[in-house]
Amino acid sequence: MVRVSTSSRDDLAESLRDRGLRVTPQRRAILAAFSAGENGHVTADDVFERAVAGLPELSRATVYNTLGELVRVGLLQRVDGAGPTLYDPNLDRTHHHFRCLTCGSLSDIHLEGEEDVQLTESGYVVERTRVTLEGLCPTCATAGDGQL
Amino acid sequence: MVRVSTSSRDDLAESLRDRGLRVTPQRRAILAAFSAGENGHVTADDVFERAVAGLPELSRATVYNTLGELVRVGLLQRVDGAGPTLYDPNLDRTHHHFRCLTCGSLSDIHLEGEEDVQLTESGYVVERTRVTLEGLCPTCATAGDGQL
DNA sequence: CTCCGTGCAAAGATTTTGCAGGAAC
DNA sequence: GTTCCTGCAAAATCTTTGCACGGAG
Repeated sequence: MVRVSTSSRDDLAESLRDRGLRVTPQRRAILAAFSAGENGHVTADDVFERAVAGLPELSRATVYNTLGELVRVGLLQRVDGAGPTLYDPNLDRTHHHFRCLTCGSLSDIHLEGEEDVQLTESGYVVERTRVTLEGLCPTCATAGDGQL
Repeated sequence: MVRVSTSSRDDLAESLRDRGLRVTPQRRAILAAFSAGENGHVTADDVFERAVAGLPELSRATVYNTLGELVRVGLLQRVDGAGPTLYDPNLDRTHHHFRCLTCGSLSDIHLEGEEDVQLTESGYVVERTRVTLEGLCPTCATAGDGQL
């Protein structure tokens, strides 16, 4: 007898408990909202909308509080740009982003060969290297004929 | 006879006119605000404060409008992160950023050997590569003993 | 002379905070 | 039983917008 969904649910709970966070229905719903989406780039409001569907009493403040905690403990990544902050659960170190300068859309890219940059200089401790490419996404490149 | 300040002022005007923007006292003051600062990372409010000192009738809306235009024509770069947007006049392609995860400060770094990443895949047009390192700045690394 | 740029004021969007009750451990 | 988490509501912050006037080209 296999209970895939149970074990996956427990994984979420474990992730939280391992980091000293309590497990609540709200937090389960918020984490589940990331699995619901196609790509991982969601706004706080997206998360709220998805999570509140199964938990009507959920408040936005809790979503913001929780997203902040999840970023703090390293379960999510903030991605800032024009407009609302995006949250991204993909923490693979070869996972980077492409931002379209025309439509603002964010796509995932993989840079396999890349390694974290190390600063030989003075006292900086590098935890993570983020690479963001900017330019035109295929849709905008075609539509606008390459003009910015 | 050398007139450094005059020629530098005309450079500003030229930069604007070259890109189809009108030259106004407000825009001069806003551009001048970037020279006034030590490093180039300033918020819209910093720009407003500096510029309004010499131009009391300046409004914030104009600052926001102008910064948006300057980014659009490529004279400035937006740098988003937690908190207010920063604007950076340094457009050198080897100029990148370090963000401290503790205090949020932004520092400039140079990555001489780096080249723009090219996407072999489908239809993306890469205009610029941005590298942002995250970790601890020297001050926070010392104060916090390397703990995040 | 024509438009673009500006100031003002107001609205908009996003995110944070204070506090009291309730749930997790 | 403690402490952390939540909901509510309000506020704070940052940014954009509509409109009429004035200056740049």
